[in-house]
Amino acid sequence: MSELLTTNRKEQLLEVAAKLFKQRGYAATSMRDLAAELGIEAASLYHHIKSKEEILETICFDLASKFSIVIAEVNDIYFNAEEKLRTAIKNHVQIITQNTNQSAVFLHEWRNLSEPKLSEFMKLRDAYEKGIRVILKDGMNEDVFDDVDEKFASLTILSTVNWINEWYKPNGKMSTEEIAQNLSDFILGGLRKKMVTDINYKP
Amino acid sequence: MSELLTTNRKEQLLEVAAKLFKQRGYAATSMRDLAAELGIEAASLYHHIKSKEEILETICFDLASKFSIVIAEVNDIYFNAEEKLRTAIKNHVQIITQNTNQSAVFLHEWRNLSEPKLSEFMKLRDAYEKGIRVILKDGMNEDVFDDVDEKFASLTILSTVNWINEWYKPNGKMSTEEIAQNLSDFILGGLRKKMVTDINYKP
DNA sequence: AATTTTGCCTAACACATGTTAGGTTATGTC
DNA sequence: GACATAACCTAACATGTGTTAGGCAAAATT
Repeated sequence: MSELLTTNRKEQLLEVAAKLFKQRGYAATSMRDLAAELGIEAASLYHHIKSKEEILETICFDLASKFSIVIAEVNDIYFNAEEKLRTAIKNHVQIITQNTNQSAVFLHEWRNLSEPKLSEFMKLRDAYEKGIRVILKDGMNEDVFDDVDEKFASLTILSTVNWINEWYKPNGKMSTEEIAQNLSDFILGGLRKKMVTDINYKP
Repeated sequence: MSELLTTNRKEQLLEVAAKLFKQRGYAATSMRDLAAELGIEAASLYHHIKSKEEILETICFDLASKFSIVIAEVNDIYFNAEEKLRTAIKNHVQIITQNTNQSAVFLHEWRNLSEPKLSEFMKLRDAYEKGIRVILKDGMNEDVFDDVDEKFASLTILSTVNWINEWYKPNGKMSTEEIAQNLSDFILGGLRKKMVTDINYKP
């Protein structure tokens, strides 16, 4: 079917665009750069897409949608707060490691969106952060997590899991599961309710 | 003295440039944008600077130098590993909160540097990360920190302290000291050697 | 008072940018 | 075999880009 071919070619275009946007940034990547990478002329791109910004929108909102889905799942299905947080972290790590280029665009290039898409995107981001905050609140209510400033803690957690994108290489020695495990341990070590028995603890 | 005036005007130019580079990104900020913000014509900028990229270089390397200085200080002066790490975090937070615009450029826009400045910059970044790694190694040798993958841990710590730049507002309710305190607690909670007495701990 | 320096201006350049219009060719469908 | 469609092409456009050349007025220096 031709429909399938179109889709494939467009997906290929989006994949290559994400790669270039990650490498050089959105504004520094020209339509001619993108076309050259695909082996076609710049004008030919417009057979598949409407504008340069449409490419950015598609990449950003596709990934935002993936994040929205998994955070909703976690807050629906799992019961225990620690398990919830571990699962959320694992899902987050998975999305980033399986979509390295798109993730970089999602994390850094969304500023180049123009209104009204920009506001729309920021709403989705905020909703995700709120999802994390709900888990923290649960954990504090269950007395599993230490009392912390929710906003501060959620942003710190997100910073940690997002930073993976800066150094993760698909063929590195650490698996997605190991990364998620280590990050969860680190984060939960900082959050979990502790009795005062740490060596060298000074209150 | 005229020397002084020149310096001031140039510093003002760099400050405004950093502000715009943070807001719109380096590539998306034109020399005409920058000039307009300063109330002059684009061509007049070249009385103060040699090229657009020179502005980016100055901002990036100025901040890199600040980071280099404080990490060297910490590893020279302080003895205890936990104290070292706390001081390093405090210094890092201070640099970021006191130079919000330049920090954003330092963290995100350095990719727009071209060789050989790009490699030079990346070396400075790596040296800083190595400085953090030394502290972690010390802490593990002193049996104060849990055994962790040094590279992984140092990158996680940097991710946490760097993310401040995404949400910090100079007039927010949290002071620099409070932010540093909270981050240190969070990070050290995840690092400090623990006896197995955490509530709900499952090995 | 004469001269240099500073900080800006106008005008223009060569080139890169996103995008459109209209045409061509190969592929698959009726 | 006629036809539709997908995927690309060449040519060109209007505009934006970083940057240079040369000049002018005010301030600082001699």
